[in-house]
Amino acid sequence: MARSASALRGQILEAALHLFAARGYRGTSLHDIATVVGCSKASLLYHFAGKDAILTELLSPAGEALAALDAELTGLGDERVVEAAVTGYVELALRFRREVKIIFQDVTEMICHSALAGIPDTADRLVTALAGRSTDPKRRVTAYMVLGAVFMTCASDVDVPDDALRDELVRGALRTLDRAPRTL
Amino acid sequence: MARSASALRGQILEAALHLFAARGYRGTSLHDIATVVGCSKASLLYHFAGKDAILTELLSPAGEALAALDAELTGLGDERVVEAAVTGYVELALRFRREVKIIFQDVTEMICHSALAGIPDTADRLVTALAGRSTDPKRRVTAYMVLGAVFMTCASDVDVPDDALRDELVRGALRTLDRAPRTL
DNA sequence: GTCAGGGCTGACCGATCGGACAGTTAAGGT
DNA sequence: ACCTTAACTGTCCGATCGGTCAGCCCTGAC
Repeated sequence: MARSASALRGQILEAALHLFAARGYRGTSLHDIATVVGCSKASLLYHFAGKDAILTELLSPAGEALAALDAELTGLGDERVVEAAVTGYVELALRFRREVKIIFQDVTEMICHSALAGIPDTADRLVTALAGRSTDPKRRVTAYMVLGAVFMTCASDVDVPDDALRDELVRGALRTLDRAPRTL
Repeated sequence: MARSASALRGQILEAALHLFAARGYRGTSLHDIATVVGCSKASLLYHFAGKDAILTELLSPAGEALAALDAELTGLGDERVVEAAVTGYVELALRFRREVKIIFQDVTEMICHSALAGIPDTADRLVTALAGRSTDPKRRVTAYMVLGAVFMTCASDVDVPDDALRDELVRGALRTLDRAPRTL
């Protein structure tokens, strides 16, 4: 029952967005998307070149916005650039929050799945500890920030000796939590 | 040619550790591991109950160390707990850096693969901008921290209104970078 | 009416993957 | 020499997934 001018396309994108954010890209099959939309798998591949194409179309706006921010930053002086980068990056991450979740979903799944099942609870208690057991949402946010900051830095390939890295991570984390003298 | 008392077990774990960290858990097949080790796929399944079991055995030490830190923190007062949580968490993340990379690999792959291929470069320039275009490794570390902090916080499910969240993220990021906001 | 074409589908395909299993080899105790 | 047992493997299997293809159905132009 041919629907009006590919209204299905939009439904596919919306369903894929939700499923990718909930189960990750790899964890979502074309069959899953088709089931949610209520069409056949072949129909997805009629509207999109492939699974890749769906993801690409979903993430493209975020990618373009990031590129725009990048271009904007190149024209700024060394001093103003930091503040602009921070506000711009935060704004982008918030605006494309669902896209960020898609990218992060595999990590979430991995943490919940593997080894000791208690990790999510443990991580939650760690956040609580980092927040000084405060119930203030703001302090909880900064606690999450520290969690992600250390995690991503260790996952990256910064060529800094471990001792210096540990020192800098602790200092940076304490600054983030507003628990340290701010002189460098 | 039965090797001495399952020396193969250790080789399997080592090969899996490297492959998982390089291509991710899902991106590595039992066949890949067997090829690197130089044995058959069936041999892996003789020593381990399944692919899951290999991952579990690799991540267990990290999980146990995290649980130990958690237990250690519960005995501390609200004031001392923050510093202890920070130093303990940083220490753990550094000690189990390869394990962290395994968990993060899927994200890295996703970022590199998807939508605009230019994202890795753009992200690198963003780090440079956040570091105030300084070549100081320390500032580059803090820039990575901000990248991860905002990213993970946005991926998490903190129930804070977007406006408050944006404000707190910007403030926290500037503190991390040791660039306390001048106004507000 | 009929013809064309976009929208859509069921059925099928090849590849890949994790896993099961019977059988083989080598070592060590008796 | 014989037997037991651990270590290891070749081969097969079922499931899943992304993707292809011939063809059906509905609509609108003529």
